[in-house]
Amino acid sequence: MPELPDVEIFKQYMDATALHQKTDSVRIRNKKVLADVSSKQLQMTLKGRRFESTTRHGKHLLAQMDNGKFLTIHFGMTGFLKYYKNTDDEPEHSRVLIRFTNGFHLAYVCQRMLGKVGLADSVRKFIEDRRLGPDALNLDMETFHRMLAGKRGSIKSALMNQNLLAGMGNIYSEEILYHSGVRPTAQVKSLNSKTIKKIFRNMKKVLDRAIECRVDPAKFPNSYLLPHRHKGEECPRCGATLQQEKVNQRTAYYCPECQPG
DNA sequence: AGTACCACCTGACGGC
DNA sequence: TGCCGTCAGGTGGTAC
Repeated sequence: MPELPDVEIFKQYMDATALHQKTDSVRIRNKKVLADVSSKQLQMTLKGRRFESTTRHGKHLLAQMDNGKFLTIHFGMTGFLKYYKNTDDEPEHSRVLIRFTNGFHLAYVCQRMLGKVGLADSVRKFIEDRRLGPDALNLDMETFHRMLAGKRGSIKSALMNQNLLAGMGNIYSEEILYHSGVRPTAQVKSLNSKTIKKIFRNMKKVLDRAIECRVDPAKFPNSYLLPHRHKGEECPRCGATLQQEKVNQRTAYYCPECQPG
């Protein structure tokens, strides 16, 4: 699930709950989710600290502690955070549990364990190490235009390429192309300047709207593709049957009428 | 540089 | 009911 808007909501959730609480102990339920850090190392680094602020870059959440270090969280396809008090309320598939001195817990939940929890010294270094592009909500049109210049391959692959720009996955790249009237398979080099600008504007619009809706599917406008992306469903705009196609091994839905090329 | 394929994981769903 | 293949919104490695 988690793409940029989802992670932004997790950030807001963490800001509203675990921030400024003193940590008591850390329990690792499954160390497969640890990224280049041992259980002991993570426990030692977190113990007795407070999270002071959070930063999101693309699909990554980084929480800075009062020792300057960052806890880094990636959510894979099934990850989320849960703040709760009673031990009985520990969610299923909890992988890392942080207990605070106020008796509350913050659980990193990740059913499929495709996400990662780790440590970083700085946001800049974390981004560099992972070769992440600029955050999709934090770049201007010129940069966007420049980064696509000379790119081969489909526009959907480009939008989903975290090294190019960070934050978009299958769902939102698809949604943005739907609003822009561009087929997911369209080659980047076939798009004119006007279309690129349109895609850029829609990227901002769609991501902002998703955050505004708190990524609750029920709150999305009916004119969005997201609530309709099921086999055989109709385009909310023109009524044509939505098509699906594999683009880079991922299912891409589109409207054959509204997205001609 | 881009893409195909596989791997990492778990669970839901549909067909038989 | 059970077994099996397929699929799921992510990422990384390898081979072409």
